Amino acid sequence: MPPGMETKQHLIKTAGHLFSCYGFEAVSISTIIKESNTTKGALYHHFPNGKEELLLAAIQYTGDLLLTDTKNLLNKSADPIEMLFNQLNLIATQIEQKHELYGVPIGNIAGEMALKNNEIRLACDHVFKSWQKLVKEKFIDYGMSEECATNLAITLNALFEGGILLSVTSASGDPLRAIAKQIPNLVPPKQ
Amino acid sequence: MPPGMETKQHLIKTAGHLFSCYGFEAVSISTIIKESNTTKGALYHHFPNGKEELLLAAIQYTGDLLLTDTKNLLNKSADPIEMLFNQLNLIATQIEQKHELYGVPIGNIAGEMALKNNEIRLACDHVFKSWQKLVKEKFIDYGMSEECATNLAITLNALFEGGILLSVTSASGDPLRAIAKQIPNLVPPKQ
DNA sequence: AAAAACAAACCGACCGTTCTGTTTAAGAAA
DNA sequence: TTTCTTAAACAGAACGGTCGGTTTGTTTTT
Repeated sequence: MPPGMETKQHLIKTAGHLFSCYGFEAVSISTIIKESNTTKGALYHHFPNGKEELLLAAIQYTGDLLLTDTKNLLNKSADPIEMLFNQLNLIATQIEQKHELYGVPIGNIAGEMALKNNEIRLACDHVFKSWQKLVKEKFIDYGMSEECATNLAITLNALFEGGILLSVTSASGDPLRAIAKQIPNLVPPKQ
Repeated sequence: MPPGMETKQHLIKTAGHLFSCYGFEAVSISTIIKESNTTKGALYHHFPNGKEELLLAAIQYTGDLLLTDTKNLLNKSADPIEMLFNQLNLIATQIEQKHELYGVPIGNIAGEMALKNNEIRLACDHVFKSWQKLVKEKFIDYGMSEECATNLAITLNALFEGGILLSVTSASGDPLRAIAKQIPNLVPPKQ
């Protein structure tokens, strides 16, 4: 890695974590540089457009992680529904154990920023749509019609985002587990 | 209404609208008093604990509106699934027309505040759980088992919240409409 | 007159950003 | 190898502005 790039990467990781946990407005530049052991000089050197440019980088980084992870899990698993079922239960226990989200959610940021900043909105939208595309193609491989697979992918995306929200709000993994139980009903049984 | 109470109500409505659109941290006291044509004196007279107390009142007010509305619609409609289907499509067009949310969503606030403020988290949780209870009881009336109805209500709650998030992020009602189409699949056909 | 409701000036703290100065690394010239 | 040059990579003080909150004063109502 070129010199200085690990500083940049470290800033992106730290900011991404803070942003997705506490929101964009709630996290100050001072907090970011304190948490990442850097300085304002370094931050504004790598991100001349400041906080917003850093958020954009963090969304793309977090999105890439999520998509790579999802792709691997979908390829590894024989049944996509089983894989998504397991993922929901995994996130459920993660929320209970850590009392905070790790890596996954750009949902909070999307909700906070979509109406305020179109560039950020589009970046979040791209992550959501990419995730949906992955899942949709897997269901098409499974013999589902294109229209059904599209609707199902969107619905599953909403279930994940909504489920995480309910679980965080109730400080319990139970909502996510209840949702996981409902997932098989969404898919016509394969013969 | 006692004198001064309409000032208080107006503050709650305005703040609630601003908070759910832009988030808690993003809305300043100055903005709230400007938008509601009041003053800081009036605000801190009615809400001595400031911004946070105002948010709490706004959550309860918005929640009450949502619950009353949902209760009426559920009682009016013969089929709860049909009613929820219609609601999703209604929100879809609302998002497309106004480019902003109206009244409905405490979802954004819940996501932003759940990890930061336990009192706010509990207030949001209470709204979610109350909505779920309404829907659940309607499904039990329809002959569904308690366990099924509970899981279904949670799932529907997640679908609404997640669907609104996806629609706002994509600036389109399509995600919500796709989800609406999937809803009938969640319920075993009634004989 | 007394109490409630409101208005406006004001406060220290913190915000995101800019600025200037220093360090570090790397390549060219000798 | 040594020295000189240059630009990137930082460091951190300082800035104007706004924040949430308080205080003080003025109406209005009872």
